[in-house]
Amino acid sequence: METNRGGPGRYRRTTLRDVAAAAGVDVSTVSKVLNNNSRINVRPETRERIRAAADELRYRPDPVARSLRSGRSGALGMLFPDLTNPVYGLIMRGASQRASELGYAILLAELGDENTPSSYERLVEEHRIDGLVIATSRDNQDVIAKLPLEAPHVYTNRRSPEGPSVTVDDEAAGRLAAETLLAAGHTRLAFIGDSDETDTARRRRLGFVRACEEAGVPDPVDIRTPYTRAGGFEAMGSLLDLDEVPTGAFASSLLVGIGSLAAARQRGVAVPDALSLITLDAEDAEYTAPPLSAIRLPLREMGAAAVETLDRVVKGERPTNLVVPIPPNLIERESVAPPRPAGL
Amino acid sequence: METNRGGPGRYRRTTLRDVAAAAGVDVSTVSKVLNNNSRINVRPETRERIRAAADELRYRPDPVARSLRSGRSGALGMLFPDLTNPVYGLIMRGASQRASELGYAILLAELGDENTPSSYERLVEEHRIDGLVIATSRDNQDVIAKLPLEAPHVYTNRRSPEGPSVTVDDEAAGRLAAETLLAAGHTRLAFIGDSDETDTARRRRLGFVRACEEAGVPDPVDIRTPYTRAGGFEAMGSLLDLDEVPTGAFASSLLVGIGSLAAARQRGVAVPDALSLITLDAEDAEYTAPPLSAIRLPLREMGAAAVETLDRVVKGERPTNLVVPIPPNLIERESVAPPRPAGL
DNA sequence: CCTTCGTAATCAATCGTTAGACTAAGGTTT
DNA sequence: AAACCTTAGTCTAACGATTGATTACGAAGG
Repeated sequence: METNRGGPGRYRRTTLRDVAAAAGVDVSTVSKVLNNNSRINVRPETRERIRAAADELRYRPDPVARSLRSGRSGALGMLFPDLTNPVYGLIMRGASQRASELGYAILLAELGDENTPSSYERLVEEHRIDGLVIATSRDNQDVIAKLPLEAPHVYTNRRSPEGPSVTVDDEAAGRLAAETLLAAGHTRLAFIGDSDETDTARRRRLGFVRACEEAGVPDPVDIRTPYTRAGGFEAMGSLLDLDEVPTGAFASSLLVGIGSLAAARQRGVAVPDALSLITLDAEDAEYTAPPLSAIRLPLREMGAAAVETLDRVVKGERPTNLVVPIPPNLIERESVAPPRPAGL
Repeated sequence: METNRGGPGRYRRTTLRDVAAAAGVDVSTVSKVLNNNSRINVRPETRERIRAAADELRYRPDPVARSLRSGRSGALGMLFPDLTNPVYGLIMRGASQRASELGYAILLAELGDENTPSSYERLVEEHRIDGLVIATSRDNQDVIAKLPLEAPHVYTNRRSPEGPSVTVDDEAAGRLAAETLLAAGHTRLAFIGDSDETDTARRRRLGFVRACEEAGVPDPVDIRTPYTRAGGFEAMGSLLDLDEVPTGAFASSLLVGIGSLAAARQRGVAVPDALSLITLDAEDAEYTAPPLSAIRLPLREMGAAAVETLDRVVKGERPTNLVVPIPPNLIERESVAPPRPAGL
């Protein structure tokens, strides 16, 4: 029976005291039993009585009180650059599930533009969180330097010289994209991606270029553009303006893929007949015209691993950089085809 | 100078005690001054001294300690059915910004499938949050009934007989879609949307149907399908199988719009030449083939208003249902055109 | 001269949990 | 039988902020 304690929005909760009274022992005994504290001797029957009482009263320890004592909040912050990017939804999902399993709550923060202060700073300042997962991929967004104090953190979706990171194998993704295009018979390739300031772009580009080298094919055209739909649109425009237009391109983010495809269509360039296009996967890629062949990255797993790693940092370990050991895989759809025979 | 307090992940923070010592007064005095407690008399110069010390030491009250005393956590939960749906990104953004302004942190929860327990229940059970914004739109997801105790909450993106809600004017959106199609000269219309269990679908459908009635045009074909890309794809399939295919359709969610468009293309039905299609807006709609004319809903504002409303519930008010007073507006792109002259 | 009042603060209890110090009862060892 | 362990707990002081109750002091009033 929950009875209201008084003020609005407040409830009477079952406390350790209630359980102690019900079991006829001291609160500290209850605490120790419920926490399996090994430094105390309690008779099995007492233990049982306490457990039963706690169950009966539906006791849930108050994370607030616990935090006050332990100095840890049991919450983790997650910082995203842009909540509307579908990529982050997946990362968020993985992170929030794993966090829940580990007993953490997830506090959300979005990095506003340069000028508006973001809430993550306050989250740290107030010690509302035990650590921060940083999912911004640009090097210049120096999130940590802005913090008034040091907080445990891990980067995800990017590496950083400055702290542990959890990423997927972006290089393999780049490589796989090139190999797919190469296998279809293309030899003049293009890589469309963000500048090297964006760590994911750097690694995807690296993999792509290396695969080209290894195949003994000319260096791919390298088009740099922000990881947005508009960026992809523009990039495809400049790609098609080239004297010798490549026959296969890798749009190294889903958003860029969508933008690129739209630009190709606007220019009347048929995909895949005139140009093969491959991108990164998300459900959207299945519903474009034509459906985009794409490389799926284990983003959910990355989010989960990031939380796991942060948990270890919070606990005082010094984990190293982690690459999620699930390789990117190719989803074949309709945007890759052999190049048109020369002369047609 | 922050010095570590001991355990991993813990910092020495500036406390009220530090400020009190620096200002040469009692902690309680500091607390009262900093909170502008009017029930106490403090000399202006003492007040000043305290303020200066707090500033100097960069004092930030510990929300945890504060929570313990006040019974309020200063955090709000946000429950989403699906983090990867771009719609929620926008709502989230609005909510998180407003929350930050109001001094709340936002705790994230995603409603898993029916079987997996969702973290929001624990958030409430543990009193980690002062209230819950519920952004699930289906009636049968009875989130609140599952809770072990009553928690302040507001629904957003849907109405509920059971608590206050914050929505956009979905009916106006439906109406605007119909009017747009009607204005282009269409008379055989279709509405594609989720079942009436989904509140947004119900209201959008209502607006659409009413506008048709008022225009004296036959009742629109009513196709029911889940608010997903796959749902849209399938719905368009059955629409095109009709004996008399409508010439204008409203796909009443962005995802459905994207799926519908893909299906039309697969069937070789040209948009807008053979079929005019209008949907709800998000950046994606700009990059489809053809770009989709769409109706923009003030989702960010809705998220912000939901948090604002929840804040009032938390403070004990009983706010009524709110419809965000920004009307949906039409973004004209390329998917709506006059119907083909009969006989062609 | 004693009481009362107002000012300017301090004191102390409290929120719920935790962990180290401590104790009471009973049993062993020498 | 005194000294010493063990067992099975209890006591108490935190963690940091808040707030109603209390106090110390000086001035004014009767």
